[in-house]
Amino acid sequence: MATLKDVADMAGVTVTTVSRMLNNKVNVSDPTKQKIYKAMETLDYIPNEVARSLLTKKSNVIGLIVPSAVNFFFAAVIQYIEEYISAHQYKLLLCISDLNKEKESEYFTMLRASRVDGVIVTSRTRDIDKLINFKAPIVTIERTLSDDIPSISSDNYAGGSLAADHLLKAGCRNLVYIGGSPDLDVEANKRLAGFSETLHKNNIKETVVIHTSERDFINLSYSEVIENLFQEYSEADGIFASNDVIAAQILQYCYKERIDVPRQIKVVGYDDAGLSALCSPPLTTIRQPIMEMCKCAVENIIQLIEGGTVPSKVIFPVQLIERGSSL
Amino acid sequence: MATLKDVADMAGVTVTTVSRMLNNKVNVSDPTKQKIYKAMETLDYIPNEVARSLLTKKSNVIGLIVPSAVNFFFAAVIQYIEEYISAHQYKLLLCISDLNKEKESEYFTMLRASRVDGVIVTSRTRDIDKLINFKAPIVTIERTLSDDIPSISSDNYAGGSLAADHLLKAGCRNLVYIGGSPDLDVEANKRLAGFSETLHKNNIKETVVIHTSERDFINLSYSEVIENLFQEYSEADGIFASNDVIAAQILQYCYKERIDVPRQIKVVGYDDAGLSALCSPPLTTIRQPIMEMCKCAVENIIQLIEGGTVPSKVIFPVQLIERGSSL
DNA sequence: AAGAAAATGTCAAACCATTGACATAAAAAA
DNA sequence: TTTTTTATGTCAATGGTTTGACATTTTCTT
Repeated sequence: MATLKDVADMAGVTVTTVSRMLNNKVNVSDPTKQKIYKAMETLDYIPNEVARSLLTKKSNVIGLIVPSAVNFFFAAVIQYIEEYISAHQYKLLLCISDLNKEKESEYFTMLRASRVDGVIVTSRTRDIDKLINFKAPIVTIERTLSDDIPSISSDNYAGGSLAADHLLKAGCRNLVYIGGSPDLDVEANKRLAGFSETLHKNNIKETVVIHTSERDFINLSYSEVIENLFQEYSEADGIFASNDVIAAQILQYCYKERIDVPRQIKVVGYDDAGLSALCSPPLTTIRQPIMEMCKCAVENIIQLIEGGTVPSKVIFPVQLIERGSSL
Repeated sequence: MATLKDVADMAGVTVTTVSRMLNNKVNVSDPTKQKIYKAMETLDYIPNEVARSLLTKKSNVIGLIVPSAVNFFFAAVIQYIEEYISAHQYKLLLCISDLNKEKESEYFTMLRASRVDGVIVTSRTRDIDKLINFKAPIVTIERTLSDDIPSISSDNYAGGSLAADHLLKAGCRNLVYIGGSPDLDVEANKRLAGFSETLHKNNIKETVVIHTSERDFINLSYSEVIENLFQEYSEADGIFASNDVIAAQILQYCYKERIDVPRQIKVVGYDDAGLSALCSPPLTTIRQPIMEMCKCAVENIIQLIEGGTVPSKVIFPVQLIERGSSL
């Protein structure tokens, strides 16, 4: 592959001249420019970013760690993050952790070795020790790692609260929450807090809480836990699921068992990331502004990379999207 | 950040010794090893992959170009490719093209500049000129770029054929195919060929063909074209959609319009990438072995990177998955 | 004890691009 | 004409590793 030197030799100048021209450092005469362009053309020269990175100590790579790509919420995160990153001339190094702590830790080592300029994390990573040594800036989406790592999330408490209000208004009284285990995923657990506290305020004493496992999350399959749910709480008339995949599978269970949604039971999901609109009936859900959150994450990480400062916590509002599963 | 030299100085040896030890080139005495390990530990040393890449001319990065991350098929592709790539100690540089030809072309330039070791392409790219100059190996999934670029696909013709047989056996006589435009996406168009030729063989003369647009694909929203479909072909009793997203939205339309699936109309999708099982009723679909295809793609690209040879064309079998939407 | 072989090191070039410090030629100002 | 500017170049160090070519020390043979 052609190098700067090859180009310079062919154009009859030195590498400095070529480099200067490419980086607009100083004026180069038109005839010289032409010669250089022609040499670049004939040699099919493309600057070596690796060499450039080594010298400038900037890789223009941003790492993104997600627990999964097939989960709709995270698929949307990948899509938007890539869009904004590439619009800023950065490249995306994608890491899928499968919620596996060891893998996550290896990814951090790899990202450091690769000298990425920054990392966006949307996976567990309670492994703060590793992060203390991590020199590049980090921001998180829907996770809180530590106080000095800026986080971006949606208002999960409000989301839970909205869901509760909505189901109560719709006349439900026997309510069930189903979602991830409380020791995994701090931000999303506020959904439960918002949900049950709002129920309390409305004098519904008991919230039935069902926990899903990490395995369910990775496999996108909650059928077992859903069957249990209906066996044990057959009197349920309203369900709040902490993501749309769970909610969709509840709809499916109901379809199979000929339980009429929304007449017999109402279902509210969470995320609104593509799936909810495709369900039959379409899913009432709490919409996270994923696009805005990702945009903010990218802007903040770049801000940090450039030595700036960003808010340590950004919270976006959520919105109830009423569709057929609860009307 | 600590360098090899820092480690060597602290351990009282030269950089060569340290490098040799790290790369197991030659024996290093135990006491020396201990000193080096200790120095690495205290300095929190991590080798600089950028410098390494520059010298070895190997970045250990593989580029993946997909048209979208939120489309279920491609989300699965991303998931599996990342899994296999990282298992082989490679890193994934993800590019999302939005089916945008210009963006694709920029990505290729960027990937070349980044000196990636190989590229897996699952996006359009009829822009072969660019690729001729692309020195790193390329393999494609579900696309054919040119004869000398190895491709991996599923048996799309057989898939269309399976769908036709199935719908015929189920008693449908007024059949509709709905899918992407024929000049976009060569491999998937064989689905239509297999479908309509099979119908012909069974003396069904006419196949109604409806084309979806790129915009529909990117927005994951086919509602307009679906409404048209039902308005113009109200006598349809069987639909074959070239992907599950379209099929899911057909189910949704039917739900809304109180058209009974499968009694009034039967629907068969394509892909079986997570969405189909979540529909209500669950979707009969043609299953592509995405996992196997991705595994093969990664194995082949690595084979090529290492200077080996791979088949120029690999075709995986597909499978009819019968579910509620056609039974 | 002497020479050969093995073990353990050291030196310095190479990878490719960027850039501060200079050098020279050409044009403008005095 | 001489001195300043300006335009256009050149040289060489730098970034962090790897590695071929040697050098020295230790261990083994005979």
